[in-house]
Amino acid sequence: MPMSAGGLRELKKNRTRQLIADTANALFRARGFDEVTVDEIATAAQVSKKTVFNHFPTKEDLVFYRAEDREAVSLAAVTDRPAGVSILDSFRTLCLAQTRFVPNMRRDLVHPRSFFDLVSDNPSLQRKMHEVNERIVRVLADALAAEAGAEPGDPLPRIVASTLVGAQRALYRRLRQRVREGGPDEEIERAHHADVERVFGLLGTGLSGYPPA
Amino acid sequence: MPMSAGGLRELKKNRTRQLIADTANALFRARGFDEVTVDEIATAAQVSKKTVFNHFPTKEDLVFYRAEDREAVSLAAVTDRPAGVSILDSFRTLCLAQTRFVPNMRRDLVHPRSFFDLVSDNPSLQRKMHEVNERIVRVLADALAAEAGAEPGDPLPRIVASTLVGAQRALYRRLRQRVREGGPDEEIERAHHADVERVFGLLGTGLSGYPPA
DNA sequence: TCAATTGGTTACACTTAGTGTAATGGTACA
DNA sequence: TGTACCATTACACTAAGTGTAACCAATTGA
Repeated sequence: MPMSAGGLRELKKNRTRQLIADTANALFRARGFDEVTVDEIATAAQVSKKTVFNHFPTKEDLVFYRAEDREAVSLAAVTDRPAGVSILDSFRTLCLAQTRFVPNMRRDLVHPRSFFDLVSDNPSLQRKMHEVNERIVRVLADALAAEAGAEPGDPLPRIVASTLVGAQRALYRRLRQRVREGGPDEEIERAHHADVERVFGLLGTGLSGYPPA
Repeated sequence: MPMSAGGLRELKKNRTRQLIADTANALFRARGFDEVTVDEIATAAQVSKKTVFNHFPTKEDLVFYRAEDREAVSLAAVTDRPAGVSILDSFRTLCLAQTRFVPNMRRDLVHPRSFFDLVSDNPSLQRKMHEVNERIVRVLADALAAEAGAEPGDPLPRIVASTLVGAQRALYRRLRQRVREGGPDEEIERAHHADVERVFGLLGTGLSGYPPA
């Protein structure tokens, strides 16, 4: 019989996992992804190298161990939206709410290496990030297909999912850029709001008029 | 002084590159990506391991060494389209023309491992594929931004690019599936044509009505 | 309370991708 | 013919990731 969540064994396992991830990310931020070996991480966390790889299949996974959260949030925007709200509107709301990350972005600005510096400096982390995005597209596409009752193999759900995730990413990226450029919160928020409206305006009415002549 | 394309040195270099790629892919198809080492490839091609890595930065690049072609074709659909043709229409035409790959797909059906079997069986090749797609999105986004005269940082070009590439991929995937399912060429072509029209119809008029109630 | 079992952790040996460097030898060019 | 160049090579090395068997604490059942 499984006891799962309650047990002490499970607790210790989660602690170990968290310890490894925290140790690794602290080292990565201090010195960069390539400049830290898994051996070092294991030593610093006082576990064996094998244990690190038991919890995280690749070194890259140490950086992206919270990726499932993003996946869950995006999925919820499709499956848990209130009745009468379209998928597009639900995603627009999700994108508007990206401003809640602004404090985190500001905090990152003072770090020697933010999460995004880490990723943008390193090809293998970029690949991993694309993998994460692709996974979200797939999960979302499945949800869309289920809701639409699409025929198996129908390309439409996937295209819609890819568009929504693409929009989400591009808007997030733009928001980060605005934060980097500085300025008061309200102004950034207003500008982001305008970006979101412009993007979802286009997606809502179609791409045939792009680029505007 | 560079002499570039004409020289014998360049010729030999290209020959070596081609030889390595061909040797590698033959081995991969015969036995699978993970079951072939770079050492083996080097030995089979009668070059040193270092030479392999001089031509291809990673083992995965041996599989995707033609990726630049796809990039060029997609880019040309934006930059080289006739006057008066919208980007969306140009991409629709490009997607319609995907049927020219059908003979190749049929040929792959009899192989023990097609290019796509290789990729879908292997996580690191999948990551590489996502990287290739992402690169195409970026290149396309830059071209769109240039044409639209977009402000630097504008998220729209990237979103449009991501949507177009996403559509292209999903339609290609669907076409492959149809070929796998069998049937005469004309029927597959007709079905693909309908897919393309449906997808680009949606993209042209907007996503607000998806899924259709 | 004790014995059996389960499952996360470990030590250890191993494979293989990928890098750095200096030497080799054919190509280009004057 | 001589010299500079550049792809290739041999060789030594680092580090990611795997397989296996032993180990030991947590769990379960009697």
